[in-house]
Amino acid sequence: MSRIAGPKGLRTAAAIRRAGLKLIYRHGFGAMSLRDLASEVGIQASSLYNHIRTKQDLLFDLIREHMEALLAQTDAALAAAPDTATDRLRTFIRHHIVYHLEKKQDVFIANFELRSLDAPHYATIVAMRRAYEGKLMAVLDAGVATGEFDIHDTRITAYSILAMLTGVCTWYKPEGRLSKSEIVDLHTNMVLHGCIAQREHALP
Amino acid sequence: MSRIAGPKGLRTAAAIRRAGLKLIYRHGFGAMSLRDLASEVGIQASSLYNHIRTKQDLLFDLIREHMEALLAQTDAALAAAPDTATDRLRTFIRHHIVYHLEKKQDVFIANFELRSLDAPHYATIVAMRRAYEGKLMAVLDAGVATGEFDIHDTRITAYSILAMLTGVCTWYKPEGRLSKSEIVDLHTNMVLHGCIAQREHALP
Amino acid sequence: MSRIAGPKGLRTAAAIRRAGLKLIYRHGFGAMSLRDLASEVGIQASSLYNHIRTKQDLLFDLIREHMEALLAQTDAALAAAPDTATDRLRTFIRHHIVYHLEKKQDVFIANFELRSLDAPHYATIVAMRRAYEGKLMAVLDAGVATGEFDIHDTRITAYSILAMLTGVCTWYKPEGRLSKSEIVDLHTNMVLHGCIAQREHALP
Amino acid sequence: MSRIAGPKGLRTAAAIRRAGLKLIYRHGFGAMSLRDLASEVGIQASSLYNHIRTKQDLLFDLIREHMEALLAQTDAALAAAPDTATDRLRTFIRHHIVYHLEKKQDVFIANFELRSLDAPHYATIVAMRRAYEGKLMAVLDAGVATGEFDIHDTRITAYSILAMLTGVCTWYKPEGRLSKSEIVDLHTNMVLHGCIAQREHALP
DNA sequence: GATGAATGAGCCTTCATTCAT
DNA sequence: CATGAATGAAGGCTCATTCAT
Repeated sequence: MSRIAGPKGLRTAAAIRRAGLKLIYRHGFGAMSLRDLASEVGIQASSLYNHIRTKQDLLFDLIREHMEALLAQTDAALAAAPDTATDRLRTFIRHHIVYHLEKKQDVFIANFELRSLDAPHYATIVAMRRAYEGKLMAVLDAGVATGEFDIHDTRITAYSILAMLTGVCTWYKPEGRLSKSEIVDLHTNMVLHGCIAQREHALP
Repeated sequence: MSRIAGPKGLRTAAAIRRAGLKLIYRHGFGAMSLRDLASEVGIQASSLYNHIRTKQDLLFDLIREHMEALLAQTDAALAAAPDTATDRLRTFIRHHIVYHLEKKQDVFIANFELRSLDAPHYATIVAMRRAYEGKLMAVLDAGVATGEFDIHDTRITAYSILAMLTGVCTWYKPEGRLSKSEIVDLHTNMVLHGCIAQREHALP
Repeated sequence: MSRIAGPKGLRTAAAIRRAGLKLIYRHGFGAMSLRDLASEVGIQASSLYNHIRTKQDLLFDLIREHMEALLAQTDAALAAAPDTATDRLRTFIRHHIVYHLEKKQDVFIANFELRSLDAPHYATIVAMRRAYEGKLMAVLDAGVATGEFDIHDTRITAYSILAMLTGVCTWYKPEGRLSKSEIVDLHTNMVLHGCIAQREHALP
Repeated sequence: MSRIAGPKGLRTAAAIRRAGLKLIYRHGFGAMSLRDLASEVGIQASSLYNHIRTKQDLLFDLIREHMEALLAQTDAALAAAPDTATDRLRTFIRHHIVYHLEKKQDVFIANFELRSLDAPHYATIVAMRRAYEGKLMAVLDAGVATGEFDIHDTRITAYSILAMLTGVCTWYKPEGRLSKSEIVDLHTNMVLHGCIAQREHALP
């Protein structure tokens, strides 16, 4: 992150973050050398240090900013959502998928490069991740309370839903058979059928 | 795979693979140095080369062997399964979760270190993974054909199911609240409710 | 030396020299980075270059100014001294110790960082040092000429005396057992006993 | 230091130490790059690490070994010395000068690169240095006890004597005017006259 | 089969210095 | 005067790999 940020520095700092996302996503944090990063940006490796404190700090900043944006936008989406738990869950699913598909790189990095963070940074991010999981759990709990949902274990169910939804990033390609909207519908369907009160229609 | 297999060599080779799984799982392939690996085994780094051809080959071997075992055991499980698609899906889910929880390290590595493979190795593993996905798709397709399942897109649904089931590895802890069997039931429930013919009970 | 001397610049230039002495003394010339120096002064590293031409020049200036002051003050002290060689030697010793204890940092740097100077700067300083040694040798020679001293080799004796006197800087601490004045007396005693005509009292 | 020391490794390790002494003496520890050192030895920089753990450790080892040798040889010399304090002081002086002139590089490094050591290493060496000073102080104290010496402050006097004697390294050149033996005599003279009971011949 | 020693490429980072603003 | 940004060289150190013994 630029330390003070003159007019030119801001542009370079932004370019570094953009290139960082791209290269870490493509090769992994460990395999991205700062020389590669610098040359992608069009500067010398040593010049990076006018904008970042350390390679590790760059990674942390990228992940942290992603998590902050995710949390804020999720709050915004849920704030605008209707009141029934079912509709709030629909909103969460749509927002999660759309956001994750738009920020594929950020998401991938935030998930798979966690272990490249040192202990304190790791703890910070894990806390934010817990907060995000908490938002989904709150929706599920509310649905259970109103009787809309029939869920044996909210936490595990939340984990499973998130794993499934985030898994989309793994195979989604913009030019693929399904539109984003179809993907959202498909997953909404699966999740809701897995959550809504199931007593009425037992499995064979 | 060990190149030479004297009486002592076999034990060393096995120790290397065991230590490799452990260290790659813990620190990542890129972050595991051959010195670390050797010292975990109790030999010198140079001695590793009596058992592996290169670091890259070790990774490939570990992943390939895991995939081979997974494919073979899945076939075996399905071969012993009843005939209805619903029951075959139940079998697949149970086997997937149980196997994945028992081989957490192998699974993690096979999923997250794919990008550390070079092009030809990568292609080989991806093909095996496609074959595994194919087995689940076959079950789903069969269920659609018999009218047991109502699935809009078999491939996407298969991906989503696998993402969800594999996600268990991320948070499962043996000492956790839920037993393996409960976890299997919970996921079987969710998946089946998401797949079985849904026309009869529309979502609200 | 400051190149440009605006009203504010003089203060900054002085601060740089002061901070330079402190940091070079503490960490050595090679280990003092210009960033450290600048931050001690409270400016940016690039701003240093409004006051110094190069890091090397700063070192040279610091040492040269120290040597100039030492030479000038020694001359002044000896000019005010009585005529006998013994008394002039007493004066030299007192002045050397007092000056060196007051300018510990300068002295240390001038002695131990000589090798950090490039060839021409090195030669200049060595010449000044020779001049200083010459002043002590002149005193000793005079004493030999008058018969006050019995010295086998004036140059070596001068070197040894200087080494001993300057060594005080190594261990002196203001809060130590001995006052400056006691230290001066102690060394005056040792040196004079080593120099005054010794024929009269042979060693056992 | 070689870690295990095969037949070839021992030679390389010794060559590294020799080259290290030479280059640190000539350019200073900070200014000696490991690449320089390696190329002086005739190997690659990375190969150094088969013999040293760290640049800092090399410095420490060189200094420690020097101090150990100095302490041991001083003990040996004093053990063979006659009983009177005067003669023991003579022995100490001769041994100190001869040893220091023969190991000019070691001595210089042990004196001027102390500050390049990190805290624990520094403490270790300073303790050894204190032990060495203690040996001279013991001789002086003994002489005071027998009435041979008249010394106001043994510790300060010891420091001053050591500073003077060690100073010889600064200017001594094998091809110079004075032989080692003459230098020893000259300093023995100066020191003894500074120490022996002085009441009998007050200074003018 | 194991190892000590060597290699060369590469790593992240720091440095003194420059220059447009 | 001061500064933010850039530079290129160099720094200590680690790495996967090789090979004679």
